[in-house]
Amino acid sequence: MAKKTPDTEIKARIYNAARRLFVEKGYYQTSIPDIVKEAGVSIGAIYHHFSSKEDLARVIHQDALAQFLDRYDRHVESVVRAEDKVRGFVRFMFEWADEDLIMVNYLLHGRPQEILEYNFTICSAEGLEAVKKIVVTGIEEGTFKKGDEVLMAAFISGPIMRLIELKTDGIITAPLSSLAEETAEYILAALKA
Amino acid sequence: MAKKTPDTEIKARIYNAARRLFVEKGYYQTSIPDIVKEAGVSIGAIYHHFSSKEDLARVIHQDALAQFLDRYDRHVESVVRAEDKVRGFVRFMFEWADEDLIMVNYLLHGRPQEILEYNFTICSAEGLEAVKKIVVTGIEEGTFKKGDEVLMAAFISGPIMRLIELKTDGIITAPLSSLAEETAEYILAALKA
Amino acid sequence: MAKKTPDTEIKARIYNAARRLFVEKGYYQTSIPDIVKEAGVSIGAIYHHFSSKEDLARVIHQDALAQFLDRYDRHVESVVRAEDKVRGFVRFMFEWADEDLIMVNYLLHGRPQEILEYNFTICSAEGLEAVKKIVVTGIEEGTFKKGDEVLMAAFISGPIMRLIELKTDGIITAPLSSLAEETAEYILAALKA
Amino acid sequence: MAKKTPDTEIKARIYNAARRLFVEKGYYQTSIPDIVKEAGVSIGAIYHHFSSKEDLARVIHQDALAQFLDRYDRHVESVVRAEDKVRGFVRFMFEWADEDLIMVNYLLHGRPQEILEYNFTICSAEGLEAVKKIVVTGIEEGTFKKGDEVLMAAFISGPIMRLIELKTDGIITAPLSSLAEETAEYILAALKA
DNA sequence: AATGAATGAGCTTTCATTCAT
DNA sequence: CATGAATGAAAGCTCATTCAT
Repeated sequence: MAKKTPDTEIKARIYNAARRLFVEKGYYQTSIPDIVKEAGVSIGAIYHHFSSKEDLARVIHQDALAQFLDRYDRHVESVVRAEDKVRGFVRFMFEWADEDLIMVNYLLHGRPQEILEYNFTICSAEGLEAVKKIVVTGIEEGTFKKGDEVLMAAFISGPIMRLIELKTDGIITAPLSSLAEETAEYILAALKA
Repeated sequence: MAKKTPDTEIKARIYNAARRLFVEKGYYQTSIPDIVKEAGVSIGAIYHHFSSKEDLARVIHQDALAQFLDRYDRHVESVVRAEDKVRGFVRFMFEWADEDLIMVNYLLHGRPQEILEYNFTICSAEGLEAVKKIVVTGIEEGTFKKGDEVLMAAFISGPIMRLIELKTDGIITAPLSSLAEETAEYILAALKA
Repeated sequence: MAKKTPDTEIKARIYNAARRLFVEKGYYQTSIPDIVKEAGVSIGAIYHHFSSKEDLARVIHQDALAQFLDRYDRHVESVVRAEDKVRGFVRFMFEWADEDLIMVNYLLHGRPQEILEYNFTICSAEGLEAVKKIVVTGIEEGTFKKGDEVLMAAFISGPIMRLIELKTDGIITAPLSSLAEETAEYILAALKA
Repeated sequence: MAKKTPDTEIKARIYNAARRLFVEKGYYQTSIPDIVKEAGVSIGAIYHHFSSKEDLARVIHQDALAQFLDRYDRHVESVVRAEDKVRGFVRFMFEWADEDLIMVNYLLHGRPQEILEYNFTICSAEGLEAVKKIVVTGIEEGTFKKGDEVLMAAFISGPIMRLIELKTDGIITAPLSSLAEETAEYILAALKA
């Protein structure tokens, strides 16, 4: 149940083709004709369902973001202890990547720069905030050392993103979720008081 | 002494303008007219000094790579203990980023996909190998825990790359080198037996 | 019924403008903007209907060739006596030139060198063969002298091509077909035993 | 002594490289960089010796034309009987082609259209005149039939040009001069009363 | 809803030519 | 004499987008 199901079959074909191509080749390297070929639809169909190429990217991005926030709420926000927040964060990101690697990559890398500006992304300053909140909780709890919060946050998001990249590049072949516990323990080893 | 000094003044202007724009806007989003404006040269001058836009990207990439390998040799290869390799790696990457953030970003993100194929990059499988060798040394020494080498390598490169990104985005304003010791200690805390 | 009628009006405008310009100025001296002006269409329209400038030239060439072969079949192949083959050949070339001088010139001179390679042309070795077959027939029949076949073939195609050139340059103003009988008789006078 | 010998060695290298390339690839398809490579000289050297690319073509053309006119004078003008004029014409064209095929082709096909306008060429109206004069002489003498002079002229220049083309394309491998007598006899057979 | 013909700005690259050295 | 760095107009082609059907 990873993907939002768009209203019509054709819309779904466009959506999925675009998502895949944006991640594989990059937003700017993907042309409308590319999407036409990949989705097997007409140019007109694309512009009937989406107002522009950028809009298409934005809709996908918003879906990806909504999924991220939903999972973040369930696995991080609603959890009390910082250690469990870290475990939850790692676990949901890896499970999500196993379910829908394209969507996770879309959130990390697949959209045009223009979208970055008016949207939260896990790579952006706002994305950092989400992770920083975990760090702050841990420090307040006394579980984590006192240290530079930004630097500490980089020890949560950095390895997670790097491992998702390695999975994407085919260097890691096992399901990422099988590495979740070990990854969380390394992060905690780095951060714990 | 970060930048290679190309032979002529105009060639240097082209080289530096291209480097900056490729990093800021991305290779594909940077047009030759953009470089013309930024460098204050003519189209013809660019094609006089470089055989194509891709060649320009390749030359920059090779310089960046040569610098990386040189620094890697001096701060990692020529050092014996795994702990010192980690410290050396963090320190040289952060010092390099402070000296020439554009070049470091170029190596990490600035080149066209086409170049990836026939070249080592720190993001690629080959780049991973360099980092994995540090991990292997540490395990053999008995300094590091026994664990998945790829995962452990992600705890070296992941936070480093993430912190360079945060510096690039202006979220970190202090010199990265002032964070080097602390960063290295976190990495070691994560990996040590 | 000289020209093939392409499917759409715009495609036909492109086709005819290109044909005319390729013959008048030469393939390489005709730019896409020239065709745009001459045909009164947009650049995009050209590339919508033809995949490249060379493709446009190739399509025209294939039409010209198909017409040549059709006429050759009807006026030369299906005729028995060598004398009548010569008369048929001269007549159909001159009638064709009167009907559609541009197309005949296109076949003779109007295409880029690249097309020459994978196609029969009246100027090429293969084109020569068609004419040589007439000569061989005449010799076997005993109507023509025994002589160098290539040289004799040059007495059929050489004057025909030269007269079409003179018509094209406006030096000959009368319809070429009015010269067909006389031309054929000169050729036969040269070749007959 | 077919070629004019330009003053300096470098000028000669440019001249010969240009001549060869203009014939092989066509004037417009030959770039100054092509000539630079072929001749092994600098761009500056070309512009030192010739004022422009077109000037280079014009100088070559004028040499070719001067040679043509000289040979025409010696083998056609200075000869009395029409039959001998034809024989002389064929012989000198074929001998010239055997000596310097590139130069003959240059006269026939190798120059830019711009030059055509203010110069005599064997293909042009003026070139036709030279050949027509032979025909007129023959008719006045009573040696040739009475007929359309232009048409009859096409029986002199057409086969000659066609045979030179066939030699250039490598279809004829024997020296053209070995075909001169036979060719002249065919022409005379076509034209004689 | 769906199609694809048509548009034209903008891209990378080539090339004849100039001129300081 | 000779060089080649520098110029910029113009080339072939791509692509997001519009709109009549």
